Amino acid sequence: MNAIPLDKQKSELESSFPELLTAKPRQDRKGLPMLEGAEHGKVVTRFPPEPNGYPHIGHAKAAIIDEEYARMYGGRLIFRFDDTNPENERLEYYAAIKVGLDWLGVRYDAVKNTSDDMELIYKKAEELILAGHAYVCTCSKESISKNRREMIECKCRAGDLDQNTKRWHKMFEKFKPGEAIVRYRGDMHSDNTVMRDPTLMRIIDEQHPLHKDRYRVWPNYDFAVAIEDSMDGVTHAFRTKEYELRNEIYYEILDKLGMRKPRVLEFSRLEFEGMPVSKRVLKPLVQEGRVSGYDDPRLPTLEALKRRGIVPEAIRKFVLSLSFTKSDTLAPFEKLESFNRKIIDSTSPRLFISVEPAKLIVKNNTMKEVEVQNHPQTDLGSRRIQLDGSFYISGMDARSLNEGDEVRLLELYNVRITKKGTPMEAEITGMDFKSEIPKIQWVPAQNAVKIEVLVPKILFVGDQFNENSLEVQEAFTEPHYLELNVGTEIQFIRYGYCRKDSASQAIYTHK
RNA sequence: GCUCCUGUGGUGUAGUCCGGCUAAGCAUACUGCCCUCUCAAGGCAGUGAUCCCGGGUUCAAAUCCCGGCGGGAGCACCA
Repeated sequence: MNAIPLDKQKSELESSFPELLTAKPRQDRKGLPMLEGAEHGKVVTRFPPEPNGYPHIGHAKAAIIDEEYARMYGGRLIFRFDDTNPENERLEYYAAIKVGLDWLGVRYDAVKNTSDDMELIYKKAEELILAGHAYVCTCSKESISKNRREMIECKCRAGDLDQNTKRWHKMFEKFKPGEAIVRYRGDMHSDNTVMRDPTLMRIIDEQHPLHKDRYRVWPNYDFAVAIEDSMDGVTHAFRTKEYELRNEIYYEILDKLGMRKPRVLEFSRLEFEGMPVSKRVLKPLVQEGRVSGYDDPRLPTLEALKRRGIVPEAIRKFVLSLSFTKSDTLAPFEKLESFNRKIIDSTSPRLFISVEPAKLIVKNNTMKEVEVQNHPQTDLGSRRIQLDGSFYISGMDARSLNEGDEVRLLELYNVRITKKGTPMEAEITGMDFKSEIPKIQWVPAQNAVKIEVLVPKILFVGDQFNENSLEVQEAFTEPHYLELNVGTEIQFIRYGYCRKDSASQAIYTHK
């Protein structure tokens, strides 16, 4: 063990080897970790979604990281639709993803579609075939899959150049979908199963949303991404961890083609607990009507988050707080809420609400009107509330009050409960603010506005759909609610933040 | 099964490459106090991690080495 005390070591070092004591430049970093091989002004990143669904929190993470790095190094961000499978892609998804990005405030320097580069991709495929790095395989899907598992090379692999070129041309005309694919000549004995002669091109006859039936031979992901990234000048390509095994094929394709190689880096996937992101799970939910649509506030889609009252700045801060790691994360939704709350607090007008309304009659009320500030700190104006002595208070408060209790109706006066029951009765005991008695919010009964508050809960418990994932609370609020625009974030005092969804409906954002 | 990735408080992370400055920083959550005509926001304080486990190297290890164990992903003519 260390027998000599530290300070003694230090003083001895100082006299003998002063140079050892100068601390290494280990500084704390702020924001995302530095990028290797990043030169200021020369970094190019890309956000390459497939337009096959609505954008969600996972897209947000990717796009924000892509953009942050581009900005950090004074570089460029390319927004590219990886639309190489007409079976999945639809025009509305292109639009939805773009709308989502814009809402997030992600600014890109260029937009493009992989499908616009088909001629180039064909050229590259042909180049690989001609050089013997790829071949056309006409085996059945089943036998290909079996051979890959068992590391068996099929007879197509042995075909000569003449056969491959002929078959390649036939793919554009005669072959039917499934009858022939272009395969990369990898290594059927590789430990990395991805390298066992992966597919490069295949035939799909579905109409492409942009190009209709102009093409029917389409590249698959590994091939298209490598070519596109390289051609687009991407220097740093980020993707989620599940693609990690595909790095080998990515680099090898570019190597064989003599093309420039971007750096590929992986980060962990972002998903909230009980809020699945996959189309496989979401689609049936929407179709079966278990959620109202892709903007159902229980969903992790961008539209849903927006409708729920989460603001883009909060999402960005949240994503950045997760940093850039490969470790599996169970994302803390409450942290997103915390960022959100801090951002919206100063701009959210305060309003009174009565959930599970309970009537309260103040017998000796003589006040006709009261003026209340819309926010305790920031100047959001004020509102006038008409009074006639009858109120709704929240059921929870009503239950906890007993005869003889004194309580302050916020911004109004103090009352003593004279009768518990329905309605509850009370009488004014004074106007002066007393800090020691409980303070409760109220809604004037005479022109109370009836609303429903949708409270989103966790959607899945384990892999089980939560039948009680959406609670609907009946409530009354002040008439001023009607004057606010749809989309306004409100803080209902002593209840929580909600976003106005319509004249009769609000969505609970968070506490 | 094979291959790859990953493992720091309840949660998310910083620090790990280049061992000492930190027996571990920040955020979130929770608790208390202050402020406040809200159970919000703001201010302050506190609880909470021997850095998955076991060896080893070293004067010194979360950080290096070896061996375990846990978690995740991939093994498609989807991306």
